[in-house]
Amino acid sequence: MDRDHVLRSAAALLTRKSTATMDEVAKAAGISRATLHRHFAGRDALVRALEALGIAECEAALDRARPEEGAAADAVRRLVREIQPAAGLLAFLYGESQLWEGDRQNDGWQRLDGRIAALFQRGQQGGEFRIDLTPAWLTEALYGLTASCAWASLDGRVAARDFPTMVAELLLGGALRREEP
Amino acid sequence: MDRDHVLRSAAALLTRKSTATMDEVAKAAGISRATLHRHFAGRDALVRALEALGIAECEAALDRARPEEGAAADAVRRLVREIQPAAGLLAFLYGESQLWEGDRQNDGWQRLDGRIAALFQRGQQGGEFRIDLTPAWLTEALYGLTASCAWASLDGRVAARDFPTMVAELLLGGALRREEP
DNA sequence: CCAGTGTGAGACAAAATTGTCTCACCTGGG
DNA sequence: CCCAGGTGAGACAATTTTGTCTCACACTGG
Repeated sequence: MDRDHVLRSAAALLTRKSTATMDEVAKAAGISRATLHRHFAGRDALVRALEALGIAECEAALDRARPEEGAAADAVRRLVREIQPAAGLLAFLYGESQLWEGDRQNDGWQRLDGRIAALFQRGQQGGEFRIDLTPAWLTEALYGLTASCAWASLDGRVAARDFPTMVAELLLGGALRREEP
Repeated sequence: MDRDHVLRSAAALLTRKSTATMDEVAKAAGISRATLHRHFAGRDALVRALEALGIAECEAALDRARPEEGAAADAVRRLVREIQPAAGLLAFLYGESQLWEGDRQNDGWQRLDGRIAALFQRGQQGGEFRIDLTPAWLTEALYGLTASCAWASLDGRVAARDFPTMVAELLLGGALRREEP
């Protein structure tokens, strides 16, 4: 059992039950609590490792989405599609306020925020996106909608296969019907 | 110190730090832990009471927003405006997965979901809202954006005074720039 | 004044979780 | 075969949080 498998199992479990104990995490990964402690010094270390994994997956998704390329709207659609596999983990981290309280928060988030905000800003400067919503808020909304859709999918309130459409189309187009051009 | 004041203090604290202990909650309300226990049998009872408060505030906001009246888009704007004072509490409850796991979840959420979804459905049937996003997803997105904006406001990433505009305009219009009519 | 009520402070035990340790096992490479 | 390393199971203490209790004190209405 390698460390990566343990992390994935923990992410899957904690997405559903964020208060799971170390014992439950170990059982979910199919290992004993002792071995779990050999991989991660404690619960805090585990959460930090999940945070690093989440950041890495987001950055990889961002790389694959090629945010500098083509129409900004299409880049957002690509980003949402690429980020879907990490949505559950992201939703867990988003709700883990522990990560945002301390003074030492991972620089990765700031780097991610910057890259995503830059994409929205590019869309605004190109006249594609409206300018009355700040890039920071659009970035926040992307996280929020992603987490919402991940949770709603878990409960079966929305279909998982519609994830990319749901998130991207709402974020880009909103609820209002658009006049035919 | 009445029960309502205790609940409001607890909501304000738990919004910022969802893992606060009963002792911290008591201190935040300016009472002792003993008195806190006299009001609420335990932490679970406190969270349930906050849940009931959140549901009540949402229903009151929905009533004030008059969702059956006028254009659906304007009704959504009114709803977002009325819901803002409860956004912090809502964000806390939204992240409290404990409430969604058990078999006995408060019927109030279902009732709320129904009323909000009905508003979106009305907008769809009136040709105002697009029909490729389900009312259930739009409802979920309303919750998600509300919680996101509440958290982002706490951290100062977005301005609290822009809350109604941020949430409502993104939800209704999306990020794309609209052609002038 | 006095009884009743509510409160704060703190002690205390119970429960849950965590962190650490030991020991037996087993498995693969030399 | 033999051994070194990793693993599972479980014991154990430490810590944290919770729930309960007692007791003294302040306040209030009669």
